[in-house]
Amino acid sequence: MRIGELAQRCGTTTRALRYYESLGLLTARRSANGQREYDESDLRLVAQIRSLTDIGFALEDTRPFVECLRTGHASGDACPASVAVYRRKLAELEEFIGRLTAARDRVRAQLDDAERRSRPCKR
Amino acid sequence: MRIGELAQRCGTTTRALRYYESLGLLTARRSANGQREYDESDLRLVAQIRSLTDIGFALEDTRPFVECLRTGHASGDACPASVAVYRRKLAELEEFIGRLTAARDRVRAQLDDAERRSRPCKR
DNA sequence: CTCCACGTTGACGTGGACGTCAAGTCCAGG
DNA sequence: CCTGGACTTGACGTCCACGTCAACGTGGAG
Repeated sequence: MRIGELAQRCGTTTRALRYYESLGLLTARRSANGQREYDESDLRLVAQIRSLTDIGFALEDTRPFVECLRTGHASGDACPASVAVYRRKLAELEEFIGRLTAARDRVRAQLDDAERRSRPCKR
Repeated sequence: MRIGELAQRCGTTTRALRYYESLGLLTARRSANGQREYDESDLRLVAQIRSLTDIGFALEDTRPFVECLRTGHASGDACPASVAVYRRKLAELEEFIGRLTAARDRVRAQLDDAERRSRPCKR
């Protein structure tokens, strides 16, 4: 398939796919007229990238998973490098969630406060 | 006080303060030599901005709070516009935390999965 | 006087993940 | 043959909150 179809089937854009290629995350053989040709394995690869970036992974963080798929593994997280990224990201997520939760609690407290001040007699 | 002192007392930089001014969040009268002069009310104003951005507010979101302080209110969240921003931000935070939590759970599951596959016999 | 810290403005850089042109090629349908 | 759509490369734009640099003015200490 060509780049437009791949983009559509992966729910992304041709621009993004070319960008991935510029990063070396994606490679494509060229048909006679110079157009990129992709197959199902590329689709799985892009799907892997998207599923990770959707979770908040940076594109660079998806590289180990992509490499892992390239070396023939059935899933991108079968390699130790990928698992290491999982661990790191998990820790990052934990910390981020913690900070956001604290922030939320503060905002909620401020909001309650502000409401109490604005209508101290209601109920 | 001048901009350097204000920056230091607010835990930020002169560059940031000038940036706030360029956005209209902060205004300063000028002394004879053209240097910005601030007082304690400016300090409270910047402190308000910082406390909000630290929580994850965008600078634009701090504007209602700043306006509120400017109109003489004791606290920046005494005005309805500020409270509205609180509400919106709270909702955004909730949703974001939800998404991240889901992502974390997925990553954790993937990680467990990957580890089970890589050493299926260990314990 | 010099020196140094501080201030001024304006312009450009950063990072991340693309969007958005521009200007051309290639192919199928009518 | 023409038109339209999909494709190509390359370069520049976007967002946000500043950082960094240049080139200069100002005020006080020694």
